[in-house]
Amino acid sequence: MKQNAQIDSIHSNPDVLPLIRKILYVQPLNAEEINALNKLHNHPHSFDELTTVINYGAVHKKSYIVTEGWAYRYYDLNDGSRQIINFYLPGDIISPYALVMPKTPYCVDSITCLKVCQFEPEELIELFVTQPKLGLIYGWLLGREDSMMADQIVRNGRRSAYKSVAHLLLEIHHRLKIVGLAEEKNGVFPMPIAQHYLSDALGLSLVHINRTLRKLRVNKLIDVTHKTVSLLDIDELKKITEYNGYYLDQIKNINAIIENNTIDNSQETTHVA
Amino acid sequence: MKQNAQIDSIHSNPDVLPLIRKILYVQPLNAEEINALNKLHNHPHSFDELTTVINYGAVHKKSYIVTEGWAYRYYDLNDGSRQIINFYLPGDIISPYALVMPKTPYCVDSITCLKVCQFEPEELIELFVTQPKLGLIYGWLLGREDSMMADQIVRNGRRSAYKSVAHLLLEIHHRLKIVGLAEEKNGVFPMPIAQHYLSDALGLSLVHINRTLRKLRVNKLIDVTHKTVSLLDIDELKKITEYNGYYLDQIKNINAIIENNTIDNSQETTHVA
DNA sequence: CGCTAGGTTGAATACGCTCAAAGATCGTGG
DNA sequence: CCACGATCTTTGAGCGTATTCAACCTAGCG
Repeated sequence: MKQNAQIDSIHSNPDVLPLIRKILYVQPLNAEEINALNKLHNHPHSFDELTTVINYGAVHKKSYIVTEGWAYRYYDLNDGSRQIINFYLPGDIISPYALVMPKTPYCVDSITCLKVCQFEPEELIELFVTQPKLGLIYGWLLGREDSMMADQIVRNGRRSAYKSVAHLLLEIHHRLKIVGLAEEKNGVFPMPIAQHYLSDALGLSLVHINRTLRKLRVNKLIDVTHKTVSLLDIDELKKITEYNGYYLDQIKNINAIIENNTIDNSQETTHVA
Repeated sequence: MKQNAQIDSIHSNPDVLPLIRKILYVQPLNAEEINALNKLHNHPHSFDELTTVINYGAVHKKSYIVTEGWAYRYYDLNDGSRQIINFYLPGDIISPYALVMPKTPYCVDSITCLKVCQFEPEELIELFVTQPKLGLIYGWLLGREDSMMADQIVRNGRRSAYKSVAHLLLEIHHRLKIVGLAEEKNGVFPMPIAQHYLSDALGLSLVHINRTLRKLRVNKLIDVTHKTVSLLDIDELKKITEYNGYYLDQIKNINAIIENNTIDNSQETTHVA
């Protein structure tokens, strides 16, 4: 699967953009593809902590690749309650459907100071045309989001508070790990969010989240201090929650798909420096 | 927006395939595009009621366009409970990410006798290349699913049983309506599912679903008889549930996107009869 | 040092669950 | 045509998980 020494060095380089790290975790890329992905990062932008990134019903908006910090997508109800749909971590794409959806039926707010790179629908279309493989990888990113939202539905629908909290922590740990922001072995990762975010994500009350975290702590499964989470027994946590995140890391052999099909790769270098 | 008399007649023709109806509801298509979509329906297949369409962890599977009947995607937990992620109605695509995802982390079962049309990843890629507009529309279909899953998360997380049930019924009514399977005005539509499907979809017990339906009936908001639902006061239901399905019907002006971009439309007729 | 946001705990309550059993409906076969 | 079984629906009663309300504690920051 390894392509050349250059790619290996990119892969082990901690400065590689998180989106690229995420993709390289499952799929080798050649220099040209990495170059095209870098190009998508040409318009960096920053949001302060706790600010609006996308407003409910916003039109004509762009997509964003998160390069640093946390954000979340949510929906507010009339009774004052809030449901968080998902969290955005480095390497995630905010509003990936901006290309075709004219209005967003949700809000996105930053949690920490948030660094993103904007891209326009036009850039995405150009990417799909010039780099068909990256088009398919974009589809994989969408499918991955779909799987995570399905998990979120299962958590909110059929899991106890205890299992929901543990399951979400495992997912976040996994997602941070593959972009190099969490330790593999000891399960330590930064979680710069207050407990009310967990409560709004899992559809539970703040008080109950607090009690549930304590229970996990008492059972020596996790430790939370100073915005840092430690998963003390990952195997046991996975067992309890029936956690099965393998599908987050799986992608079909993209090269094989491309080669077996009618895509005209002669265009591939036209728009890339 | 209307293109020609031919399209109008297709639009009002009750025999038009539901997927095409769904798209025409928001976006005009020319004859060539309709032809390409028809071609995607070249491999019909039937499943009996209550049979497995896709098994947990299945590999190398195809995608399916539902043309008739109901199905659902779900996840089973070790304690015997089940969470339904979403329902598939005519015009929906089962497993739209089969193109890139090697294993499905969920199951799909038919509820009624289910008629589908299979298509292979290869056909999808060919479609994207020869009909870029349909590629974007495929993206819109995915974005629509994303919105509906977000709604499902909100229902399961922060809505009361009463509001959840009403909200789901409104969504199903809306989805059936745009493929011509529900009446606009009187809110009548067929719902060939037992109450336990609602309970597994909404993360509630069967008993509680039953009581909640009764409450909605007593309040003269719905009526359920013989696998048929009547929404007796759609405006009131929408008000109670804060239902806002407008985004399901919105799509950017695809023609404008295409024209403003670098897609080479000269290929457009290459692979189409 | 005092303010503020976030974390922790207790007590009472409520929404939804489980267990249990009795009706309704429908297909099938006697 | 009715009887029967299977599946689905409906209702009651008691229970439990998670909620709300309220208070107090802690940490970080000006």
